[in-house]
Amino acid sequence: MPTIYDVARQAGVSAATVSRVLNGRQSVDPDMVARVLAAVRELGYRPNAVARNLRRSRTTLWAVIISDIGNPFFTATVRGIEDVAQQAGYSVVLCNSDENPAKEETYVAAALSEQMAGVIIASAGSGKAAKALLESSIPVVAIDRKLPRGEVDTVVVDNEAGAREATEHLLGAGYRRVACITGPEGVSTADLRLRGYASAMPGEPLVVRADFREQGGYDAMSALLSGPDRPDAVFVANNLMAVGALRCLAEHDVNVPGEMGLVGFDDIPWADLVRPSLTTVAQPTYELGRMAARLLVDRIASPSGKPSTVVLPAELHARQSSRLT
Amino acid sequence: MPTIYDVARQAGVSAATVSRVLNGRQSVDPDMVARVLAAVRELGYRPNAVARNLRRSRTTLWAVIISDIGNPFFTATVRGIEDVAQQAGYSVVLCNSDENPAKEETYVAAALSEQMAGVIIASAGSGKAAKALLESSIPVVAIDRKLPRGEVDTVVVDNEAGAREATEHLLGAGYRRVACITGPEGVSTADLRLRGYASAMPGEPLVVRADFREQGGYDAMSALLSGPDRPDAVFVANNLMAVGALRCLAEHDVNVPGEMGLVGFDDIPWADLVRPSLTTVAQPTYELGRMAARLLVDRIASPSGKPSTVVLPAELHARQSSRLT
DNA sequence: GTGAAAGCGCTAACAA
DNA sequence: TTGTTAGCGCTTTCAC
Repeated sequence: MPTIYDVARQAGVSAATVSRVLNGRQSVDPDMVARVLAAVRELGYRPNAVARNLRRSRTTLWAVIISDIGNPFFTATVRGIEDVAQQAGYSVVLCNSDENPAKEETYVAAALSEQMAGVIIASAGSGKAAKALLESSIPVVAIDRKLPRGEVDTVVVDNEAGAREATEHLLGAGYRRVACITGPEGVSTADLRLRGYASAMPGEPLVVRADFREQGGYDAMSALLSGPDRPDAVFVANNLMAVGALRCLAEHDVNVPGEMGLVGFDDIPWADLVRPSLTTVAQPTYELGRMAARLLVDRIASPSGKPSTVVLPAELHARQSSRLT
Repeated sequence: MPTIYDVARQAGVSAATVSRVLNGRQSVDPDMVARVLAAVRELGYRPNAVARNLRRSRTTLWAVIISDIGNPFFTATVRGIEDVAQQAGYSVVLCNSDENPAKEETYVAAALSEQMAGVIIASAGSGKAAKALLESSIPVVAIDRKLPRGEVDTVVVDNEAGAREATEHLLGAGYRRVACITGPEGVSTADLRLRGYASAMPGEPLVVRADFREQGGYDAMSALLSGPDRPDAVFVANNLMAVGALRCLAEHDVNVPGEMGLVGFDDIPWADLVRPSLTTVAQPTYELGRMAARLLVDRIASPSGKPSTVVLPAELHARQSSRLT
């Protein structure tokens, strides 16, 4: 691999001049520019970003740490992030924690060690990861889920209102006994959606905690079906678990929506092709990503200043799975 | 941010000793180890990976460049890659080219500049990106799609056989006029699946090219429906396009499988929940990722040596969408 | 407008 | 076993 000195020698100039040409921030004699560019081409020179980052003490990389790469919600959000990042001159490094706090800590440590310019994170709930981020003073934006005891820029949807609306929708359709399958305790989306559900329930709440994954939703639904107090409808606090629940119901020949109503949180790409089509509380994923990225750009530009929290609205998409009559 | 010298001063040792303690490759006096670790903790020291990478002239990062983060095929494959990478001490940096050759080139350039340890790529078809990779001598493994004129380690499924089987399956079910919706010319999966289809077709092939995305599948199906020579079945060369085609058929009230049979390539997570459930040629995604990662580990260990190509079998999952009777 | 030289933070020869 | 020292490749003063 040729270095900047090889290029300098080839062009008959100093390394400083090559650097100036390549970074284009200072004016350089046109002749020299031409010679340098020719030398770059001849040698196939590629600047060493590691050296540049070290010298500049900064990088143009963002770590985007999401908790499940298999969840369409996150992949759609990432698209929004990427579009803004690219425009602002940053590259996005995607990290998949798989809802595993240990993996999440590893990725946070890597982001800090690699001196990344900023972090966007949907925390899997690791207090350690959050602590490391907050202590490091690296610019951080939390998405989807609040960072545990973290005073950072945050973009979320109105989980409580969305969950309440979903529950009221089921009750309004005529279901009597609405259960809730939510996510792990301590994950803000799980707790807030549960609260929204509970606030809309007139009677005793019926709650099962699972892990925000498809199999978890399946198992939770299974437990509800064989439990002592079988519900006639269920609000499921995320999309993958809703799919799992739906599969469980199909396998047990429980008619949806006749015998069991179902509403999920987070849309899925093919909610309308599934039968019965899935009623969901949809989130503005792409916009959420864009907003988070914009906040990060601003935070990098001005690291001090009070963090802001943006709450985006969620919207009920009524489809077949909640249509009792 | 404290440096290794701050730690050294605090612990009353040299920077070299701190480095040795932290990297644990040389034996160090236990007393010193304790002092160093204490100093590290007190100062909240975190090694600067950028400096280390520069000094060592290598990194422990892999760039995994996929062409569509919204495609479950790729996300499942990434899981397999990650598991092997982690075990081998590498971190995975995921890059989404969005089927856009320009983006792909950008990511390849970044991977090279950042001195990444290796690249796993499902090429969006950019000859330029392939050229840059091959010239650089960075370890590369191609997945899913062959790298344009690239002699590199490759993991693919048997696209031609899978497509042939899908087509024969439709013909065997009693469909007469089977069309094919495939991907962009020059992308090996698109061309090979087309070839497999054509080899199984007794009569004149009926082919539409699209872009491997859902909307493309929708539009292609639309064109087939209104074309002069309407088919009674269609083999769709990837999963997202199959979903698009299905949606198009649903919106046009074309009965599937009665009026139109459908087989897709690549499974989708909810193929069995969609109605009609989707017949697909499924690929061993997770295993594909693991295999690619293992090849990359080997290639990094021994950069010379002939590249190998691994062909994994694809498997037809017959469901409702191809059941004529 | 250009070049010489210092130094980003770390690791690895080499000496002691 | 430990410390001294050089240098990875680049950018950025500082002098000219």
